[in-house]
This record gives sequence, C-alpha cells and structure tokens, in this order.
Amino acid sequence: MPDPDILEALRSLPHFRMIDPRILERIAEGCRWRTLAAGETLFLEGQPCRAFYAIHEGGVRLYRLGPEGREHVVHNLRAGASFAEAALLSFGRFPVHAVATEQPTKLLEIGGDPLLRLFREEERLGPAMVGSLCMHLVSLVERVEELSLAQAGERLARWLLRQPASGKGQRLEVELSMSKRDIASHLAMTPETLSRLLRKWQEQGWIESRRSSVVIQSADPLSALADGEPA
Amino acid sequence: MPDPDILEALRSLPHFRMIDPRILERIAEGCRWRTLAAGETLFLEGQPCRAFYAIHEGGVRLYRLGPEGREHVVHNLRAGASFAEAALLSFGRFPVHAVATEQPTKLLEIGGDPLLRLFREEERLGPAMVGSLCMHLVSLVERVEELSLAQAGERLARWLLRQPASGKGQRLEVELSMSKRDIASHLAMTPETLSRLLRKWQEQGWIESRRSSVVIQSADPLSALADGEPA
DNA sequence: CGATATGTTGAAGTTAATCAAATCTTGTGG
DNA sequence: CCACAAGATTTGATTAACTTCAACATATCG
Repeated sequence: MPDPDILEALRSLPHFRMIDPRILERIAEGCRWRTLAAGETLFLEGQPCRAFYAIHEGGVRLYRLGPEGREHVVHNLRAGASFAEAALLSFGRFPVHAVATEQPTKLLEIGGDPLLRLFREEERLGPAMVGSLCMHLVSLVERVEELSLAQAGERLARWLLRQPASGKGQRLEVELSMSKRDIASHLAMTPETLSRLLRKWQEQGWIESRRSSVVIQSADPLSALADGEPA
Repeated sequence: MPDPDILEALRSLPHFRMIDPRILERIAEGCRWRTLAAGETLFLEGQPCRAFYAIHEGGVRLYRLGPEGREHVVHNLRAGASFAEAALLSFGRFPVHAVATEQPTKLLEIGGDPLLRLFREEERLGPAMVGSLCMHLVSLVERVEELSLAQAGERLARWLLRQPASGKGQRLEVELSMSKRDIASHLAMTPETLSRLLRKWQEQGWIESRRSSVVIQSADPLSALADGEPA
C-alpha cells in the first residue's frame, strides 16, 4: 500500500507522466522521503548509486572538489528538479557530491532496484519514459528560447497565445492557471511589469484583463509582438 | 554503411549521448535527411507517426487549428531541438500539425521501427536513453533557473564558475568553448555587455580576460556575485 | 595584404527593476 | 454580516542596467 503522497510526487515528475498506474505503484514501493538540513550531505562523489532523487522542497548543490579543495559547482537545483538519474542508470556511481542548500530540504528518493527490474519486465516502460521525458524536454528547450528574448512584452504575448483558450471566434478567453505573481516569475519579470503590460494592451483594446482570466479581443497585434515586431 | 553526417547528428542529440556506437549505427540506418521550404508542412495532426525529428537547421512550428481556423501555436522550435518523440513512442499519431518556419529547414528523420526493435532487443537501451535525457534535463532546468536571474553579471559569474577549469590553486584557467558572441547569446545578453563585464572584473583584479580564455584570479567575489550579492 | 568576422569602447536612449504607497481580495473571527 | 488582517495587484516616480548605434581595433584566412 504505497504512500499516496509518494504516488502523487512520482506522477508530477516528467519521467513518469505517461506511465501505467500499476507500474507506478511498484516504483513507489521502492521510494522514501528524505529530509535534510541546510548544509547536510546527501551523497559523496564515488559512492555507489542505488537511487535517484527529486527535490520536493528546498534546494541541492552538486559539486566536485578541485585540487585545492575549492568547490566546483556543477549544478544548483531547486524544488521541482531531479538528479542522479544518469548516475543510477548508466554509471553506477555518483560523479559529484550533493548537499542541501536550504532548510529544510525534502527529497523523494526513488530506488533503482525496482526501476531496473521493471525496465526488464515491462517492455513498454522504456519507450514510455523516453517519450514522457522528451515531451518535457521540448517544453524546456522552448522555454529557454523564450527567456532569451529580451523584451518582456514579447515573452508575455507568446505565453498568452500558447495558453489553452476557451471561447469562440475572435474572443478567446484564457483562464490564468497561476497567480499573476507566479506568471510574472515564470516569465522572468516583476509583477509590476506584468500589470503594466496588461493595462497597456487593454488600453489598446487588444485584451480585457480580468482578475483571473484574460480575454483576447484581437490576437493579431499580439501575434505580431510575439513574432518579434517592435512594440 | 551509415552516412557519417547522420551518425554525427545522432551523437549530438541528448537522446543518444551515452549509447553504444554499434547500436547507434543500427539506429542510423533508419534515418534520413529531410529538407523543407519555409511554410512547407511536415506532418498533419492525426497522421500515424513512424518517426521523430531533430532540427538541424531552420525552425519548426507545432500547432493545432482552433474552431475558427485560428492557429494555436503549441511550440516554436529552432535548430538543436527535437520533437514528436512522444507521438512516436506513446501515442502512435501526431497530436499537432508541423510546418517549417524558415528557408531552408533541414531535419533529421529518425525512423521508429529500428528504434522500437532495439528497445526490445537491447536491454540497456532504455535505461541508457533515460539516463542521457535526464542529464540533459538537469542542465536545461538549471539554465531556465539562471536565465530567470535579472542581472547579467550574475548570469555570467555563474556560467564562468561552472565551466571546466584547468589550473592549480587560486589561478583557474577557463578555456572558452565558444566565441564570446555565442557566450553572450547563451547568457541572453549582448556581446557589448559581456565585453564590459569582463573588462570591469579585470579592472577589479578578479580575472584576466584573454582572447579565448579567462583566468580567474580570485573566485570569491565572483561566487558572491553568482549567489546574488549586489554588485 | 586586404577582406571579413569578431571583439572592444563610447555615448545616448529605453526598458524594466526598484521603491513606495494605494487599492482590491480573500479568509477569519467575532 | 461586518471588521480586520494578510496577501495580491495596481499605480506612480525614480533609477540603474542593459541595449542600441556607431566607430574602432584586432584577429583570421584566402
């Protein structure tokens, strides 16, 4: 009887988005929560690797030690990220040290043994995980592309047009799935800038900005912005 | 006798970074190049999917058609990105339309049949691909995190400290793996800003900026910057 | 050497962040 | 149901950071 929190956490990982629930339960049996204090070490370089990890809360720093004892930071990860998959599946040993950077840091430890056994027993697991990961990859690649755009308006217009929209004809209604504060953060701008952009576009008559939705009244100028036309 | 260009292109994909060269050759046999003109359609939503694609040059737009014939852009991808893996491995049909957005757009088409056969025959392929993809995922997650940082100096300092560095003791020498122009682009800043930051840090005595390398003379102030200390 | 691409520097102009404060929501307890 | 507190959003004024534009310098290569 696996912990429902663990199942929920597994489902939220891009690794397992499209995995059969029964298989997921078997993976969940090999999982457990780990909570670390800030600065506490999770594993050391060279140790044999029997699991990989997903950060539920807090942050983790992966680093090597240089000749003079200087930390060489390889990655600095926060909630939502996962790590050590390749160590588990390909290398067998951790290639870096890992320490928690925040207090508290809560990790999901996903045991490798059930996972590797399932890879052998369930033919569809490999392709399903690869497909699932790739879908996530495509999103991230595009997110990187978009964050590289200098203009805040360009980023917002792109994001807005990509949101699932209900509505017929010209009037598209976009339900905002997060708070505006979180949207601003997602788009790497301040809430103030987001608010001002929405107001400006409303004054132009392009949109109607509501509390938790935006009605797009004419998508064309937004599309132009999204494609890099000067504001 | 697979086309060496195809092998090279496959190797450069995060999917196949750690795959046995002999397996890679068998995958390569199911690949071919596709070149499209701007606006040309690659596939339509609902068509059966027998391959996935990697963009070698140009760009591809993935979209659905809304009720009024309005394009709903799902992704806008450029060189280096790949897509339709999940369609191939999980769905069997394309969930979106795909058209080239640039002239010319050159794609590598990776046939699904050899891939799916290999998944069954080669036990290690699944875990190896998952591990490889995850490694790339970790990098991307962190890149997103970093691009969200407002300050250009913060981004550069982080990037610099994470580069593989040779050198003993305090003097770390970082060989620049790309042109400064490309580094600037990677970090979402202009070459001018990059140049000015390097010069400023050199005047502070923190680094020595050379043509294609940077010698870090004291990493501490850079680390402070990278951790978000005000400049 | 000359041509082209890459990198550097300076001045001017914009964008978006910051700071500060007002307004609006939402949830809670009385 | 209302008052209140905490949080979210909006607005305005200011400022700092970064881009843009233009010119120059420096490599790289045939």
